[in-house]
Amino acid sequence: MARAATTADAFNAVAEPRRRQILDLLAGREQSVSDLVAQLGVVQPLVSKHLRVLREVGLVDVRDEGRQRMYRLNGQPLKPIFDWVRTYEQSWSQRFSRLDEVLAELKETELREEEEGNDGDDE
Amino acid sequence: MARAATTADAFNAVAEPRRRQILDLLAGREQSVSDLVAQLGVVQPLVSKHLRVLREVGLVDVRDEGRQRMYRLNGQPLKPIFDWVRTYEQSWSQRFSRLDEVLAELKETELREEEEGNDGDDE
DNA sequence: TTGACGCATATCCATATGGGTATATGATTC
DNA sequence: GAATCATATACCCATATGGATATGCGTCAA
Repeated sequence: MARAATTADAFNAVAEPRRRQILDLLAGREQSVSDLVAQLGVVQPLVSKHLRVLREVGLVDVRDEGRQRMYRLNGQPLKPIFDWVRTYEQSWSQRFSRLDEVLAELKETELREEEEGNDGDDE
Repeated sequence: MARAATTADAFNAVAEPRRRQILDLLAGREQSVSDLVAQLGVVQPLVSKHLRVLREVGLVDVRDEGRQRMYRLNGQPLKPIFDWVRTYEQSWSQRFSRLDEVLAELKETELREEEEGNDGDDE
């Protein structure tokens, strides 16, 4: 089996920087494909491809307007990501388990000398 | 160019369900590779591979203990994901822009008749 | 009707997977 | 030192990319 399809879920869809960029642009306002092409500075087919992925996971909605297609953001599918990541918030914002982390590193340093780049001691 | 490497950043690393599962397991407590293998029910080399990816993006730290390698969670690299997704929170939790969304759909329905599967009218 | 515009798709390519099996490397025990 | 345990790597494969170019197709203007 290869890697999961980018259309498998929002996690895979937003793993691509360009797609996050598109969502960021759409967060401001509804935009046509050519609008996005102009701002992204990449060829149109590529933008269409990314938009297709975003559409398939439901992150954008489309609306026909003449010969243009207006894309609109739909953040709903991002909620699962938010919910998942959220549970780890304490692991970076608080000093929980910071103690044994330091202890473990000390113990390691005792045995072998390595550079750990351990900076930023939060008060 | 192909898809970005899974080791490119946390976004790509956690796009894989199995890796999120591993992080979830490590969230509870430090674990050895064989501990993870037992709980995940997959072959050991695969777990080691996933752990390598997680290590490369800094999501886990390792500590040698005899012939075992204890892996520990490090949520830090998840913060960028949290920060990014967070900016979209209103797009799913509030009813902002819900109005023109409905209007747009109505307008579309006027012109062409399609099944939109539009359910769940919030409160 | 003809032509230009706006987008989506079809191909083609190089690359990086996730999964499996076999094997190398290290540490521990006998 | 030999045997064993715990992990990491090396390969193999099928698959799905992101990017680029060429082309199809519906819409609007002349």
